[in-house]
Amino acid sequence: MSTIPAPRKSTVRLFMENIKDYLSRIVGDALSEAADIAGSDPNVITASRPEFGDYQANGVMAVAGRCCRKPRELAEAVIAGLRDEEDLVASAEVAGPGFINIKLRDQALIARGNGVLHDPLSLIPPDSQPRKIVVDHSSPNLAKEMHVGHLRGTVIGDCLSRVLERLGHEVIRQNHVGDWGTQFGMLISYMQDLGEDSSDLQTELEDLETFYRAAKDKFDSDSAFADRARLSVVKLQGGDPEYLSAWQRFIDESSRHCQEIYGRLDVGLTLADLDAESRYNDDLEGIVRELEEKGLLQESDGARCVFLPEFKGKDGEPLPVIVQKSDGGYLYSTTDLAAVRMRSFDFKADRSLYVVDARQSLHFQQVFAVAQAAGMASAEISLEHIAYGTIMGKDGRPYKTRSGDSVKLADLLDEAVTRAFELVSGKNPDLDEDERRLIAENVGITSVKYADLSKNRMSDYVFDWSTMLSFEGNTAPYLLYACTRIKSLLRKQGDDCSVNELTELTQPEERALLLKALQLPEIVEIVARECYPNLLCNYLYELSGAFMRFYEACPVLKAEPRIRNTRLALASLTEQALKQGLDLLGINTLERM
RNA sequence: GCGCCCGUAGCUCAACCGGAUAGAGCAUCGGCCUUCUAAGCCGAGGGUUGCAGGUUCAAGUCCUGCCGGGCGCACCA
Repeated sequence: MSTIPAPRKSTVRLFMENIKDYLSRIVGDALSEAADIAGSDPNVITASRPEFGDYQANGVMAVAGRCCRKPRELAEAVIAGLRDEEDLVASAEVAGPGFINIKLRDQALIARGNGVLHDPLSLIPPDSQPRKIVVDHSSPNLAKEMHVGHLRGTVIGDCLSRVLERLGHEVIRQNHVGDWGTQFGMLISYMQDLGEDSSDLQTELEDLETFYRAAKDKFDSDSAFADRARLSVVKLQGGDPEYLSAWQRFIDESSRHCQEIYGRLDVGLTLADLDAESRYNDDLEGIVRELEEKGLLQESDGARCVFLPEFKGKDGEPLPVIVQKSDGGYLYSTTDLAAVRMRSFDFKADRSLYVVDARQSLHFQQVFAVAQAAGMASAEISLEHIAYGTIMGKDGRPYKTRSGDSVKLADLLDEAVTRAFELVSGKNPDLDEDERRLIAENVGITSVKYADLSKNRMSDYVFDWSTMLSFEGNTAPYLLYACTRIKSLLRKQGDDCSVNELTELTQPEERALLLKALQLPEIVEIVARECYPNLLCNYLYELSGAFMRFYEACPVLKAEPRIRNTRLALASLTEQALKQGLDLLGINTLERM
């Protein structure tokens, strides 16, 4: 990273409140006063159209309705009562039925910009109320290889973790992998049949998907094997050392595979974040006992269940949450209750986010409700299912290849990198091959991540190789390309120019870019609260667009010195916003591409 | 049957607790490289936001009812 010289003036200020929060506060105060209603919401948003100014306050009309005032009159009173201690507002005007359109002073924007150049990390100030937050994400089943279905939860959870950490929260990542289900009996027996020390086994474990399928085929076709497999589960869960060690061998192999994928994806999950189902094995009996002691447990058809009035099944019958099967086995819900308890009382988390497929929303509603009813979660903890939609095929069904198997995540990434290498080799043949390979690895993988992160997480989306691996338009390469253009400028600026300070704005493209760059913290705040990474993607795409337009319209290196300095400073400010924003998405910038 | 989610341009998606004339990308057509990386920029066409009501100064957004799609609903995770 290039070091950024501090501005010469000693008057640099740092701003701990972003522009939107600042305006919300001063307009809100003025509105509350003018309407004599404490805590009135000014509803300040960025202007919906440029001719309205930079920001607009939409809240006056609603408040006017409540206090029986004419909206435009009230808006005038609000403007008259503004106490703008930062001197940020150039003009505030009433428009239409009672909007307040706000235009900001160039010099105030410049002051904020220089503050960021002086201390780049001040661009995203920490949250004033740091919390402890669990982010449960990725959570693959270790019996099989990771497939495209695991992409969303992995990258969305990683992004949210990064955003929350950046805001100063203590984030506890948890990877709730499936490692304890009945399938593991089958896999253990299959391993034993191959001979645990044989080289065959080692080779077969190289490809978990094939291994799983082979075991499954045997399970389906060989009833003696199936019996042994079922026995293996019992032995395993009963703690038989021989079975445990076979199981451990498999889990290690599978975890290693996951870590490989995480490494390629540049996802922060480590083995230390593993929160496997098996971890809770010894707690499950206690969970059931506790439910019984609290009088919440009922027996139904031999299974032990919790019935809550708010859940109804088919025909309006009460719907149970089964915590223990009639054969004595425990279930997903039981494990999740144990996990809630740990997160709430051992970790003492303020929020616990579950980044999990939307199809499990009923399950989480039930687990959260039972946990609250049974006191397994404190009253304060916020339990949130961060649901995401399914990746669909062209046929509108959940994505599968023709053979019926899901596409391996590793294969998708390989394909992305291959295509990126072809592209970079075509675009920039002068770079040596090693660098082209590094660029391709970055571009290919980040394109896949970005393609997912940039979509609203609630929607199902159709998987399509060409959009997933597109390198034009609203894609990771567009953002990376903006960065390389900036870096190229900064490389070429030479040593003669060490001043890194904004002085005056002469072109509208400069102003638009500066304002946009300063808005990063506003978006980060929303993402932390609402957990929608696509908002950050949209913002970064707009920021890059603002830079591209600036780049086309405003020559930098050839401009006269004063303007050149400001434009270079603007470029490095933009670089900071892009770099820091991309870092929150888990994307590293490139020097050239 | 009940519940959750979704329905926006030919395709894939946006639209910040309801805000002014619904925005991008891809695809199509047309312009811009002897000047800082053309993975770029500028422009054109393309919409009754599934349908019908309702609430509101204001509805893609909230409410009701239909239509269409996805998912879930007792011992899998």
